[in-house]
Amino acid sequence: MNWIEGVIGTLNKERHRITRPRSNLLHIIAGYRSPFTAEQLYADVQGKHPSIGRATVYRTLDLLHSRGWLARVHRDDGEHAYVVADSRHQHYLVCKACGDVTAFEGCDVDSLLGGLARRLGFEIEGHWLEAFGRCRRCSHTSTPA
Amino acid sequence: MNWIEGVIGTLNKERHRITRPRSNLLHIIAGYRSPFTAEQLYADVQGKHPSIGRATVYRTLDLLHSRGWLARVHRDDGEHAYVVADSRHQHYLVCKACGDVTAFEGCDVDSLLGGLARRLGFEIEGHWLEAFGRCRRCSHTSTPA
DNA sequence: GTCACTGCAAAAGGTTTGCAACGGA
DNA sequence: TCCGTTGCAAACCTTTTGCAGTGAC
Repeated sequence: MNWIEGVIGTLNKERHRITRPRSNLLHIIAGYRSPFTAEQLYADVQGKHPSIGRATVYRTLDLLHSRGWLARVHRDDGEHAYVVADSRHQHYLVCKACGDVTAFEGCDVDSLLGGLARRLGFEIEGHWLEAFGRCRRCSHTSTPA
Repeated sequence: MNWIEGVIGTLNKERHRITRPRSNLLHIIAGYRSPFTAEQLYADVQGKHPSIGRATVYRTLDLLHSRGWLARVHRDDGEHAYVVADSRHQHYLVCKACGDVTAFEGCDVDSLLGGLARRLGFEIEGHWLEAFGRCRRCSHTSTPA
């Protein structure tokens, strides 16, 4: 629940309002353990709170993403999905079988890119790294866990 | 022009046809020096060959991408763009100022991810790495080169 | 001549926007 | 009360699809 508290703190600080639809969305989002798309969230929301509109879902995702509370994950097909994020810089291992996401830091990529950048005279401002594969459970079974 | 020849060779081998619209598209694509979107390509095509339809543009991009002749680049906003690619595995440095793309191989990321994967029991099948920043020219000027 | 390819138009997604009403602070 | 937020519906934008006609081989 720490994530939710963090988000609410931020919103308060910025004079945003903690409305009921917003709060409902936050709780559903906090419950996800894999990346989710906007439409998926909308569908889930409809189940519990049918009165919440599609626009609210999109606007909320936008808000959370712009504040760094959600990270975008690029799916194979280019569709964008979101994952709950803390504010540190992270990368993701995405399991193709079960959809599970493992985040990792310890970003040695920085030094890798650093050397490269020096060589090319490129000034790096940010990067995106994501790996796809099968998580421990799924690599031991033929079907998703 | 090497890229075009390569593409045509592949298409021939696979019993695809080198039609006039296809050929026109190839030439325009080969001329790009930055990532381009489908709509951008369509617009450019319209200028020179107004009779070519949107569907053909999308279908051609799809074909080229599926054969590895075009690589997808994720833009900041999540929009997908394409860059001319050869068949090796590559990563890209994308200049935010001028849009220039520098590809690099020497993928030390593999070893980095390898260690990580072992630790987590994750079986990696592929990864995506992309860096954003300013290229040599643009980091020396305030305006895009 | 065959069949991959084409343009068109319509449909299908996914996302954004305008607006009047609503309701947190 | 004030103004950020909401739901709705319509608009938008990008991409896909069905189909009859076309043209590369």
